[in-house]
Amino acid sequence: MRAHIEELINQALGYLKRSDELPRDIDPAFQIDYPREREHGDYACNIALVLARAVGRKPRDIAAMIVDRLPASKRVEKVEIAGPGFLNFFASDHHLRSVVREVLGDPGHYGHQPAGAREDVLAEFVSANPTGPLHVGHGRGAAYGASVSSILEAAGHRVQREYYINDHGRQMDILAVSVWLRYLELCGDNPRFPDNGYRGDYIYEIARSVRSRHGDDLRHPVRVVFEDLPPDASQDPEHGDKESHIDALVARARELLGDSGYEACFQTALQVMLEDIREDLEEFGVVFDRWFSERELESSGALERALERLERGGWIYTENGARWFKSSELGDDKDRVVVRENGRTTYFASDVAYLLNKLERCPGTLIYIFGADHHGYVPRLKAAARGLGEDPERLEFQLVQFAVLYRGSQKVQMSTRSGQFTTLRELRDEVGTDAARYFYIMRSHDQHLDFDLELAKSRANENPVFYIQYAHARIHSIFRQLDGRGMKHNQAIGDAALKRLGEEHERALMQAMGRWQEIIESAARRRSPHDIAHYLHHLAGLFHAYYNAAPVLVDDDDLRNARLNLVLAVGHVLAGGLKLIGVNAPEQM
RNA sequence: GCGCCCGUAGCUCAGUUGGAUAGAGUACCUGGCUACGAACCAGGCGGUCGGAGGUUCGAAUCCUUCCGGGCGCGCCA
Repeated sequence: MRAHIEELINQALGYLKRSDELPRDIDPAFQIDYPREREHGDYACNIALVLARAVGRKPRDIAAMIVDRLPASKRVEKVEIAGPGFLNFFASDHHLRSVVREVLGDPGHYGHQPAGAREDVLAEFVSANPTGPLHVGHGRGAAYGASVSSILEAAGHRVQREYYINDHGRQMDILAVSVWLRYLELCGDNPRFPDNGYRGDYIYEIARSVRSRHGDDLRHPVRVVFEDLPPDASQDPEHGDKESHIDALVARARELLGDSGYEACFQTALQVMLEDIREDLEEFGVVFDRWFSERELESSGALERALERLERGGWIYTENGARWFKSSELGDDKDRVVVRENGRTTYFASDVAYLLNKLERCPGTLIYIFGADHHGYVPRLKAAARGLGEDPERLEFQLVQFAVLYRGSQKVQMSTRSGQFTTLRELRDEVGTDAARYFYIMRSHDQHLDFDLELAKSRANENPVFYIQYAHARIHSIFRQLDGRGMKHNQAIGDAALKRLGEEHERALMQAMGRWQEIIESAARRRSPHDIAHYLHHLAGLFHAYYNAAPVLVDDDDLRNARLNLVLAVGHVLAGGLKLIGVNAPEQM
């Protein structure tokens, strides 16, 4: 409808230019909005205000000229000039009714664009280190990424969803050693646990798994394990250091266990964690097309190839024995090491290789969905794209701000290393997947989120998820009533009788449903799932008001069937919208 | 110190590309079930859009500056 009005206005402008009533060289950028006030119509256009300056005439005079030359349209009831010079368009009942027909014509895809209508995108999200279960902080990125991906698909993009697995670095070594120490405990030993180790209970589970496969084969005397290690921080407050202690412990583990023994701990830990994360996310309605391993970048030669490409561009130099990327000349605030003095590549080097790989696989935009604490990555990754000779504009960064959990007014604290945190799984168990998915995305992602556990759990009217789901369940309840009253729904009769709809609430519902495609497009463009949440809440509110104002199951066959068509359509739009944000649309609650 | 994000009703937040009288939910107050589900509806109360300048027909929105909050600034991952 918006596009239609735009077309009408452009036709009028064309006429006015040809007849020299307006200068021929103007090409104004005008907007078509949804006015807040009902008396301002269904759509409002600011064209006259925009033109006023360029043309040097009063906005209301220009508005009158345009209205005069506006082509007639079946979809427009009337056009009024209002306020400083807005054009207010009133949609015709004919147009509004056609919305109900459109929804019922293809309920599963109403408002959607065909796949491939827009550019391909590759969205990377979550990508949490597999060193522990996902916590509530990861949940927001997961919910956001999954919702944005679904919305982009509905808007006609082809979307690849990826999870990048950091299975290569020091943190993984620390995980492996943590598992080994717990394994030694299970063997009956009592090794000292390092300050920097992973302490969560899940480490014991992995250790049990290692022991069930390897028995006591990986056991070494505790005295030998810790012999001559530099002191840990809590062992010696003055000279101790948790970093050098744990690094030495990792080296000792490799030495004692050998490659195969070490890999047993490492691989078991990695596999158990990944399986846990994958299952957790799947239950959360978050599914990836690809799990990309950092280790593969090295074994496949992709890492080397990416560094060669930077080298060819002249962006690599050597200093202090390390290889540096000259990113400061490409928009970053400093240069970055890619190969350390000890010969190992850095995390950032892997990032560059993965970036190159993604650019080669996806012709469109790469969307990085990061936690807000990763914002420092933006300039260095853009620099990497430039260094590779690629267009940095193809990289897009969405920074998801932190979610802070509240139990009532009490803030819930967390820290990964100590194992003292609320897991995503615990959150789902407590508030349910639907409430969790909705609460995570109900606020703009660049806004900090206060996640109120008590509110999310509440089954009462204060909870917006239930408000929307209740509207959907109520609609299905109406249809369940039909039999008991000896009534039937005949969609054809309803369709023929649509002109019986025109009461204020009915108009509002049809108008709102008519906006659905534009809502999807705008939410996709803005990467804003919360637009969908707000719209659904609004639509549910219109339905509840209608439900209280006018009975659907009236004796008049024509009117009843027309209203059933209308509420059925509303149910379809609600269900379709909830699906985009990963929330169920129950028929009963 | 430098960089990124944020500041809107008591609370939690929307506010589109700069548009009309700044909107929801919640809390509080008043009404509505012998009605298709009251998990609902109708109405009321509630604002110096952090402060001060500037840009213009028009600013919560853009610019400058100050105040307040969050996050980031490793040959860590």
